[in-house]
Amino acid sequence: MPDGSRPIKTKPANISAERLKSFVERIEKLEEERKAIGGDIRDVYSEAKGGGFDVKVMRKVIGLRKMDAADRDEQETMLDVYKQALGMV
Amino acid sequence: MPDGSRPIKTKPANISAERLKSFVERIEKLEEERKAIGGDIRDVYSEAKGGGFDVKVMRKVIGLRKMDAADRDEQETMLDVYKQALGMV
Amino acid sequence: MPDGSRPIKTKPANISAERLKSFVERIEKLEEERKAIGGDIRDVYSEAKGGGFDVKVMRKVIGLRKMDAADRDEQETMLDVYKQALGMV
Amino acid sequence: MPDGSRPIKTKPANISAERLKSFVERIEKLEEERKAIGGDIRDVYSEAKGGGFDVKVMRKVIGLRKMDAADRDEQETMLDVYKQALGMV
DNA sequence: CGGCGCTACGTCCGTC
DNA sequence: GACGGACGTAGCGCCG
Repeated sequence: MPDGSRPIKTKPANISAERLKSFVERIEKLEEERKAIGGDIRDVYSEAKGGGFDVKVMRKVIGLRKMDAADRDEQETMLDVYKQALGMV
Repeated sequence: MPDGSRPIKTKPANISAERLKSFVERIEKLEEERKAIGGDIRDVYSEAKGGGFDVKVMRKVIGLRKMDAADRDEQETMLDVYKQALGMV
Repeated sequence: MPDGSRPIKTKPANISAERLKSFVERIEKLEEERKAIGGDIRDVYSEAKGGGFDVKVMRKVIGLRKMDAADRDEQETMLDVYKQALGMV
Repeated sequence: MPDGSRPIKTKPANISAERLKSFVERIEKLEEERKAIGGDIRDVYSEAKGGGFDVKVMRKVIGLRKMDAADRDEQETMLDVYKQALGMV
């Protein structure tokens, strides 16, 4: 391979480094935001607790509401599965 | 039972229910936002993957950037010690 | 630090190496067993499939049975939580 | 019910139900065993932790033992490349 | 190879 | 402040 071709190769590498850096930074920024929201959630629980509510029960209730939604989804997918199994495309 | 007592008792209960509902909804809203950001993060990883980057390695690097240098050394040292103890030269 | 103290330190290290090795080997053995059971499970599915059963539906059904059990547990813990919340220790 | 007609139709269905039930139960039993072993593994880790070992590092070492040397080098090389690209000398 | 279900890991919370 | 418990999220192996 002739010498002249090397620089041609190094540039894509730099570009990749640039792009990698860009991806990583975008992700890190998003993770920060997500973490911040976690802090907000904690604050709301604290506020509720200060207002005399039982945090444990609140968590449980919120969890239940999620599970109910999940159950509904599950039922739908089950329906699909059974329909498929019965050839009701 | 005198007239005055009932309202005094029922009203605080309603207020509590209102406030509880408010807290729960605020939390659920925040959790949705957090989940959405998780989706964004996944999208960025997908985009990077499409650009030829190795997602697994990216995650590892991002993890390393979160640790400070001391912790990193600590971990590596421990790992070496354990490897030696197990004859994994 | 006087020279004499070093050997005192090296011996526990060796003992630790022994113990570490022991722990690691126990874990690896257990993981092998677990993996083997995974193979058995796969075999049963294969057998069922050979007998004309729909594996996907079977998995779904088994998953459902797990969820039902989980729901039952959840209800019990909810009951406990509410009892606690209401001071019905 | 007369002996002749009904059993011819009901019996195969019952047999299938029987067999399906059998398969499902075998699988569920195996899954229980697998889960139990998972518990045993956790116990060993706990015991090791109680003996002063670092569980996280232990997991890492056990993971490394699962990979062969080539894979290990591969991963480390990739990691170095990405670290360099991000200026994490 | 892409989805999915399970497992494992990190995090947060209450406890001692 | 170390510990265990609960929860959500990420990684992994299986399947189609």
